[in-house]
Amino acid sequence: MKQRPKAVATKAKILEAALELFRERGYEAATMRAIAERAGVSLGNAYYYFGSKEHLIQAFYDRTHVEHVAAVGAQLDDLKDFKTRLLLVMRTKLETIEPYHRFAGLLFRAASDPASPLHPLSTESQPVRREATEIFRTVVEGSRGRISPELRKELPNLLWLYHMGIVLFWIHDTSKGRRRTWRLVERSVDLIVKLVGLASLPLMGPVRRAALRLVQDLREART
Amino acid sequence: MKQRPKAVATKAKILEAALELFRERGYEAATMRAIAERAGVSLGNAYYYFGSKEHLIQAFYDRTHVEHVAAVGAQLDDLKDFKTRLLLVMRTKLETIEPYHRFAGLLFRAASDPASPLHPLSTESQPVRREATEIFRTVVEGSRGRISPELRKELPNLLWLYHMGIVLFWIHDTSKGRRRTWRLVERSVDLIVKLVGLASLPLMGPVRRAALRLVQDLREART
DNA sequence: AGCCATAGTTGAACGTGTTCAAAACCAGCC
DNA sequence: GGCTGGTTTTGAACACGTTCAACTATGGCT
Repeated sequence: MKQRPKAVATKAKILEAALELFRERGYEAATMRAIAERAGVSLGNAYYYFGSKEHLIQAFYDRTHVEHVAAVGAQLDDLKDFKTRLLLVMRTKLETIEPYHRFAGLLFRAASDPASPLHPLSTESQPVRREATEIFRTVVEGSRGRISPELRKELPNLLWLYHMGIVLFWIHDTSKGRRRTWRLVERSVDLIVKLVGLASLPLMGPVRRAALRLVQDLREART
Repeated sequence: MKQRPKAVATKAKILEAALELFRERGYEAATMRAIAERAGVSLGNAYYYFGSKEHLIQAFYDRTHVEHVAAVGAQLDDLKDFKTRLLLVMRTKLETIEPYHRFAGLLFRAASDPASPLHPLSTESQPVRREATEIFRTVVEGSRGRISPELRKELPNLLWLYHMGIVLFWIHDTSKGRRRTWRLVERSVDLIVKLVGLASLPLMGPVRRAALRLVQDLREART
C-alpha cells in the first residue's frame, strides 16, 4: 500500500473540496457527488480515500484541533494562573471552530452515534482524544497554586469532557456572536476554579475521593 | 383533518411494527419498507402517519417514558430518603430501557443532531422533556432533609440532565448485564447526595450561587 | 523494451429515506 | 342510488451514501 505522490495530492484535493462545501452549504447539502465533482474526481474515487462521509469529519476534527493548538501557540507561556490559562484555551477553541458553526451540527450528530468510528469515546478516535486532552494537561501543569496531586492527574480528562460539553452547547447556540456560549464559558470556568479550590480543602477528602472514583469508572468504559 | 377510527388503528399498527423491528434488528436494519411491510401497509402510508423515521423514535421516547413512570409507580411513596428515591428512579429507568439497548444507539445519534426535531433540547420535544423532568421533581419534593430552597427548584432539571448522561453512558456500555452503568449509577448518586449536602453548608454560598447562575444560562438556551 | 504487480480511478448499480401525484375509500348529503 | 369533499392509501420516482467489478496508470524488474 505504497502511496504515490499523486495520491496525496488527490486526497488533499478531495478533503479541501469537502471542507469548502461543508462551510458553504453545511453537511447534508455537501453531497459526496458534489464533493467529488468539485475535487474533479469520480464519486468512487472519493471513497477510495475516505471510507465514508464520516471519515471526512474525522479529518475535520483533526484539522480544527491542529488549528486550535496553533492558535494557542506560545500564549500560555506567559500565564501562570489556572483560571487565565483555561479561559484562554477555551476562548481560542471557540474562535477556531466558529467558521464551521453551520456544519458542526451534523458533525456532532455523527459523532454521537456510538457505532460510528468518530464517536469521541470510540477506540478509533482515541489518538485524537489523547491529543486533545494534551492541551488541557498543559493548562493544568503550567498552573501555579495548590491543586491536589490526584486531581492534577485527572483534571485534564475532566476538562476535556467539560470542553466537549461547551462545544455541544455552542452547536445549539444561535445567539448573535455566540454570546451565550461565551458567557457560559466565563461562568463555568469560574465555577470550575472555585470547585478545584474547594477540592483541596482538608474537609473535602471523602467527596474528592468519591468524585475521582467516579471519573475512573467513566474512563474505564472507553477502553 | 378529522381522524377516522381506522386511521388510529393503522397508525398503531405501524408504530407496533416499528418498535418490534427496532428491538429485533436494531435501528438501521429496521427499514421503513420493512416496517411498512410488517404493518401490512404501503411505504407511503407509513409516511402519512410518521413524517420521518425519526418521528418513530419520538414515539419510542414517549413510550419508554410512560413505562418508566408506570414501573416506578407508587414505590416512591414509602421512601423518604433522597438518595434512596433517586436510586430507585435511576435503576428503574435502566430496567425500562434495557430491551432496547441494541437500538438505542442510533436513537441517540439522531437525538443529538441539533437540527433534528427529537433533540432533547429542541422546541418540539419540550413537552416530553418537561414530563421527564417531572419524575425528578417528585423525587426531590418527597425527600426530607434540608436542601436549600434555590437548589430544590433547580435540582429536578439538573437531575434530568444527569440522567441523560447516564443513558449516554449506558448506550456505550457493553459489559455483561450492563454492570458498569449500574456501578456508575451507584457512585454518581452517592456523589450527588454528597454534593447536595455540601451545598447547604453556609460557607458554600458563593459556589452555590455560581452553580445556580450557570444552570440558568444552560436553561435559557433551550427556549 | 516489454511485462507485471500494485496503486489509483471509474461509473454503473444497490438499497436507503423521503416525496408526491394520483387513486381508493368513506361519510354525509341530495 | 349517485355526488361531493374530505381522509386515507398507494406505488413510482428522486437523490443520497455506499459498493464493486472492471479499467487505467505507473514504478520496478528482467
